[in-house]
Amino acid sequence: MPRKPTYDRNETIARARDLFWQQGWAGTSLKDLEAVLQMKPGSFYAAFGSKDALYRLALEKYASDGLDRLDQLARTLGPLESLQRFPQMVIGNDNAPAKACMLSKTLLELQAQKHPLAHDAHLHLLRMESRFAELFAQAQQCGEISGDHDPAALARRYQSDLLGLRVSAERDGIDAAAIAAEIAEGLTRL
Amino acid sequence: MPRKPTYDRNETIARARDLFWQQGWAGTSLKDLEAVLQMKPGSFYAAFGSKDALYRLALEKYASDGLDRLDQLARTLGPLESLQRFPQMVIGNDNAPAKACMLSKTLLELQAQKHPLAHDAHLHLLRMESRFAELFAQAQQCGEISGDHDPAALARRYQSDLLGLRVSAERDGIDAAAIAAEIAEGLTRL
DNA sequence: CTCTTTATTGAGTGATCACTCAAATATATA
DNA sequence: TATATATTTGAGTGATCACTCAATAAAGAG
Repeated sequence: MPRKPTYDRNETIARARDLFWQQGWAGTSLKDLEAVLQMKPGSFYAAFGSKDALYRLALEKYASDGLDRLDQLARTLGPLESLQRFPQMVIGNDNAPAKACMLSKTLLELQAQKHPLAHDAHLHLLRMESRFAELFAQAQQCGEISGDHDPAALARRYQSDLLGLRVSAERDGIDAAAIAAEIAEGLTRL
Repeated sequence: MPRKPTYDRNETIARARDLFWQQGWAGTSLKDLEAVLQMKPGSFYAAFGSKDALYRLALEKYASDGLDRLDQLARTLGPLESLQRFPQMVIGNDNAPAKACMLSKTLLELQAQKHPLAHDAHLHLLRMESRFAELFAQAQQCGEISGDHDPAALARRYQSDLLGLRVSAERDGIDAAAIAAEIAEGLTRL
C-alpha cells in the first residue's frame, strides 16, 4: 500500500559520510547535502530527522568500515603484520575524501562545544583502540613481539601515532608513506 | 590630533587566538569575538578588516609563541633534552584553551575548502619542523644521538608524533602524559 | 576655545543557516 | 479502479551569519 523510497538508504549514508568527512560538520550545509544526496529538504528530514542524526549515522558507518578493514587484514595476515600494514593502507586510499581520520576531525571540531557527536567520535576511537590492543596481545601470544609491554599501552601509542600520521597526510608535500613505514618498522622493535 | 584606540592590539589578538584555537574557524562567530574582545562590529572591522585577517594574525601569534617556547627550552637544556621535554610541556599547559595544536585544527577544518588559512597553517608547521630538524642535527653533533638518521626525517616523524599526541590529549580519559613520556623515551634510542 | 582626525557606536544589510509543512505524487492492497 | 499510506516536493520559516556605514565621541594641534 505505501509508496517506496526512491533512494538506497545505505548508499545515501555513505555519500553523506564522504561529504562530512571531507568538509566537516559546520563546513557541510543542508544545501550541500541536498545536492549530493539528491534529496529535497522534506525528504531529507523525513528520512533522517536532522543534520546531527545523519552525521551520527555517517560516523557509525565510517567507524564500522574501519574496523572491518582491520579485521579483514587480520584474517589474512598475522596480528603483527596487520598492524604494520594498516598505516600504509589507511593513507593509501586515494578514493577517500580525506586522509585525516573522520573521527579525529569530528573530535577536534566539536569537542570544545561539548557536542554529543564529539563523544560519539571518542567512543568509536576507543573501540578501534581496543581492537588494536587485541592484536598486540595476539602478537605477543604468537611470539611475534615480546611480552614486555602492556597491550593497552601499545594500542594507545599506536593509535596516537596513527592519528598523527593522518594529520600529516592531509598536508601537501609531506611524505606520509615514509612516516607510515617508520611506524611499521617501529613495531618490529617490540 | 587623532583619537587613540582604547584597546591593546596585541592583547586583543591573543584573546582572539584563544577563542579561535578553542572553537575553530566556523565555530567562532563575530558575536563571540565582539563579546570576548569587547569591540563593536565597527571597531572590529576598522581594526582588523575581516574575520579572516584576524584569524591569520592569531595563527601567527600562536606559531611564533610555539617557536619561542621551544627556543627558550633549547637555551637552558641541550637539544635532545629540549625535544624530550617539549611534548610534556605542550600538553601540560592547563591554561591553554585546547590541548590540540591550533595549526592542525586549522588545517583539518579548512584544507578541504582550499582556504588560504589552511596554507598558512601548513607553512607554520613547516617552520616548526625545520626548528625540530635543527635540534636533531645539533643533538647529533653533540653526540647525544647517533648520526644514522637524517635530521629532516627525524623531525618529520617527531612532528607527526606530536600532532598525534595532541589529538589524543584532546580526548577525555586518555593518558596523554604517558604517550608524551613514550615519545621522549623513544628519542633516547636514536 | 575651534578644528581636524581618528575611534567607537549599534542599528541595519542581504545572504545563508537548519528546518517545516501543506500540497502533490506514487504505490500496493482491496 | 478506488482507497489508504507513504514519499516527494519546494516555497517559506525565523534565526544567525559576516559585514557596513552614517552618526557620535574623543583627543591633540592651533
